[in-house]
Amino acid sequence: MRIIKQIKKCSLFDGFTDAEINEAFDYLQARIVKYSRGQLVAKENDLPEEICILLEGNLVEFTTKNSGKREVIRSLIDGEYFGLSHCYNPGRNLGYYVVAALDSTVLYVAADSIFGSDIGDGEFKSKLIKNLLRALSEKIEALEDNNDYITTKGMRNKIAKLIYDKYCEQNSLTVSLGMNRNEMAKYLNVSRPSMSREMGRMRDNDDMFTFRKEIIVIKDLEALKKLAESAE
Amino acid sequence: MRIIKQIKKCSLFDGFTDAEINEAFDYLQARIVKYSRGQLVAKENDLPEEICILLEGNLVEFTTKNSGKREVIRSLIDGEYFGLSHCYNPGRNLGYYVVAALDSTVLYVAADSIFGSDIGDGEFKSKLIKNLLRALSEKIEALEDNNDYITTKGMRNKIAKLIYDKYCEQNSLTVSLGMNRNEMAKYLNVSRPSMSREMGRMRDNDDMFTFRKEIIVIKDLEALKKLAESAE
DNA sequence: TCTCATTTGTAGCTTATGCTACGGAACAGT
DNA sequence: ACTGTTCCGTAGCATAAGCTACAAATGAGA
Repeated sequence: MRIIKQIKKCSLFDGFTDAEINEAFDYLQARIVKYSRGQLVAKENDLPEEICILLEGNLVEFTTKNSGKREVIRSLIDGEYFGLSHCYNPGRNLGYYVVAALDSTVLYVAADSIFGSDIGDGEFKSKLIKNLLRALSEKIEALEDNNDYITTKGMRNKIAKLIYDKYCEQNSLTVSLGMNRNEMAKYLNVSRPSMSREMGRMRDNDDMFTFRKEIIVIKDLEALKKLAESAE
Repeated sequence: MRIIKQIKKCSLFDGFTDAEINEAFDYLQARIVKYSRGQLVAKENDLPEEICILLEGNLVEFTTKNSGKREVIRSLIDGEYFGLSHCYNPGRNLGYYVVAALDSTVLYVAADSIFGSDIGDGEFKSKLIKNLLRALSEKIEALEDNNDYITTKGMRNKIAKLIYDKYCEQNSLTVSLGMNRNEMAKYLNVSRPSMSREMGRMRDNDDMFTFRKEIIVIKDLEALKKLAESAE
């Protein structure tokens, strides 16, 4: 069955067998909804009670600034989801809009369904709970990581920390940032031109690295390390 | 029993009856540890597998900057805990130190114990899971809220947003910030003197509010609202 | 290969904000 | 009441970084 393959892309079902997904499907009051391109999937003031998992297509989360223009928060690909933390935090509204950027298929799972006593005690239940707890914990980690960058003082420190952290992740002096300059500037909460200016200085004046697009070649790891650590 | 009263202070046990706490105690492989003042409770590189709940005393979380000096992250009071999100995110180390600032009593709960099939199916189990999911979700909300302030551009916008949000929470033109200037400056990620300077301007030049210590009396709500909204 | 759109780098000006240092106020403990 | 400590406001200076506008480079599609 095609659906099962798609569901398996979602990290919330990590470790599930096909049989378990089938079993879970009913217990979780799962339902599948199709949206066509441009259609609104969720809005700012919704109080989600279901986790919304994208099976196929593309969803985009955005807010509308009070000037009226849209600010994209995130673009979801297959297997990604939204609303998880809102489901388990009653009364908190979503805070952003979601629209289908392409024709999309979505799986809704009732958040509370895992608490029912009627849910049986299949192995899948504890697997799912473990996955939910892990998913939320990873989100916390991501937010705390981002906070580290944002609160770091000084353009140079931010840049050095980002590159050094990527180096540690990727274990190579040639690192890929995994984002373009705009995304990077937003992630570090600085302006793009200022960031470019400083990256140029670090390259030309201080010979710390060279770069081309998203690829950085580190030339003075120690300098980066020192800057990165002095930051925290 | 004294312990039960203390355990009930912890939000992870919200909704538990005394009987359920007793029942849970064994299943959760709970253990109680006493620390004396100054003693190390956990360190940076620990990989927590137990949630550490403070029953009595005072714990302090801090990091040591590479200059060597300590930066306090948080001070825990009775019923608060640490390590939750680390337990459910295998491989992520704690990232900070914890010491007992006073003689303290601590409750450790094995994070994985809720998954055992031997845990029975007392009502307490789903209550606990619900509480865990809610706790993590609230942490996410708090981090996202803080991110909003930090990424907001402009001192004036930050201050206005903070005061306006407090007004919305407290529904009164006389609001309490709930933190002192240092804490506020750190929360907004600005320097305290610069913040004080701007608060003075908003008071003297623009008559938006008056203040004394943590108490703000709003005089021009509309102006604050406008600034707060233009921020996002 | 030409065109168009997107991404990236550069330049120059402006200013908001960081920083250090100091003085006064508030408060607690003896 | 005296002292020490913490908290808060003020002042002045230095500068890092924002912003706008433009140019160069890249890449995609026809």
